[in-house]
Amino acid sequence: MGATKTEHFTEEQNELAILAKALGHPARVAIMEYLLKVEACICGDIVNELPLAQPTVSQHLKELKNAGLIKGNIEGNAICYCINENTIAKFKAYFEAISLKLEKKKSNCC
Amino acid sequence: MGATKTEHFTEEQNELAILAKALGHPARVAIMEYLLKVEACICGDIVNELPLAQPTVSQHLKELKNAGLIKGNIEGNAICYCINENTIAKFKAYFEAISLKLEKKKSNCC
DNA sequence: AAACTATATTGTAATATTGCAATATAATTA
DNA sequence: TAATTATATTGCAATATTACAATATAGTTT
Repeated sequence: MGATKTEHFTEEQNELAILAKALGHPARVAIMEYLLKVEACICGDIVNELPLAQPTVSQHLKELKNAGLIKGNIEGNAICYCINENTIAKFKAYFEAISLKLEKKKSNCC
Repeated sequence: MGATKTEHFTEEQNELAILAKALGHPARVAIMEYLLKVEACICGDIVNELPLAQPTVSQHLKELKNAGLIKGNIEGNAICYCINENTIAKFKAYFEAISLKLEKKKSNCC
């Protein structure tokens, strides 16, 4: 044991968990915020921005990309990463839906 | 090496990462959705709902609680868990802010 | 109080993540 | 084409997470 029992949960639950997990590291939050801040979708200076070595950043970028939080475009020598708006929209919709349900409920006892 | 370099990131980045990480497991997503679905904030039948053993569920509940996603109230013999609306609101606000910034930007190249 | 019920904690094995040095790959420039 | 630049991959050590059996804790009922 030790591996997540993915097969016991719904596809939606696994999908959201994958997204959330990808955001579940401060370096990856920092990457997202940097991509958001920077004007054009600039590429490799993410490495300079972060307090981590290049291979580590590369790995974090890969995880964000695998989860669908960012997209990457090869641009000559460099690679241009930027935020995947669709995924942000998904996240946003999810929490808005929860908020709405919570408001309707109002039976919170804790 | 192997431990997250928390001290190199901002408090906000770490905070969001902790929240996201807590949601980054399908069992914990399932728990949140169950707490949302159920009428009163019912307690220990979470264990019956999930395909995991009681200690495992207890551990997941603890993580959700530590992150601030749920609250727990002792109620005689049982414990009553329910969703922490404040944290959901935080999440929601975060993604709404990102969405807004993305819309203003519209310079996505990927 | 003894038995029961509900939940938490401990200990431990299996697996996953984090971080980086070293190295590989691939486009670019000299 | 050799050197340079930008990024990815590999390999590995340190650490964290996941899952659960066994056990502990604490309230409840008999």
